Amino acid sequence: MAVSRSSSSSLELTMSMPGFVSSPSFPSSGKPQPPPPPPPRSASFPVFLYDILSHSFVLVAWQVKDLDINQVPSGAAEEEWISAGMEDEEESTDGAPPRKKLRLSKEQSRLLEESFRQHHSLNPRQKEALALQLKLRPRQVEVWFQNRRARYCTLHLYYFMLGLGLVHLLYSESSKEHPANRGKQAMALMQALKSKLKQTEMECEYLKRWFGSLTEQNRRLQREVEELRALKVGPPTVISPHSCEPLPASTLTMCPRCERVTTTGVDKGSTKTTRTAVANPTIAAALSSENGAPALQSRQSC
DNA sequence: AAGACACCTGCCATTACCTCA
DNA sequence: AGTGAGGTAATGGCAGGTGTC
Repeated sequence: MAVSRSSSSSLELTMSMPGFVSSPSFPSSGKPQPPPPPPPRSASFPVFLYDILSHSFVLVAWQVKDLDINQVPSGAAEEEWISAGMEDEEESTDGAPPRKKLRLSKEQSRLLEESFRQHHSLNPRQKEALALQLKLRPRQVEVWFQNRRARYCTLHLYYFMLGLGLVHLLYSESSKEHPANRGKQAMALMQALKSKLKQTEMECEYLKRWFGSLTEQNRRLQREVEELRALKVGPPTVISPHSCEPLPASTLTMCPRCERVTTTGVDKGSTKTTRTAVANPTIAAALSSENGAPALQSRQSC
């Protein structure tokens, strides 16, 4: 992001942000383009902030509608949503098929939002399962998450701009001239920021609980592994490739994500990784479920 | 060990469809 | 009924990571 003074009373702001969807889009030709339109007026958008942004900042793009970051479409239109999914795939016979616009049902949206709250990206297994549950194609679920991530980033940019607006408000010349207005406007901005803070706190609380349950599960699985080692019931004996001796069980560690057993510290610190089958169904199930870990991608390696 | 290749996935910019005022 | 704006599902291209040969 770059902020530069273009005149004595205005700032020019350019900003690039991952996932930020520019709309309307500008042609990439070299010709100078007219300035982009100011942010839209909406019920949830403070008018004074609109004025601040309109007059003081030139935004690269703006596409924000509501403060609620996990907003589900509501109102009369919601009732009219039609369900369309895998059964809505007929193609016209003449040339290219007409591009049909899927409208997700209320229930589909709800489940997708719920899933998004748990994790912002899906591994292939989760995607398949969700698609099956929603009667959609996996690709549609994938696209929904991509678009949702973009909206999520856009909304966070909005909150960032709110904060920026507050700073500008407090230090701008015009607000110094009208301190009474400044107070009111600052209160409204603070209200919006407090609402965001509250939501962030709730998200934090949720993540804490999730982390706690994962820690507990990890502890339980480690206990189980220890018990299995103690019992020595048909453990897969790992032979050292160098000494041809069985490796002691205590030198084995298993990565819960990639299901690899790593042996360490035996052959003068060498490390060898072996993919193994998981015999214990409980452990196998626990490992395979991955517990919906957010932002962990299946192609990541350890 | 290094490089070429295929495959998968996410991101981005954009398009196209749909709804609503 | 026509129209423009806004929302969003969908598309296509690109880049990066990974596995295989």
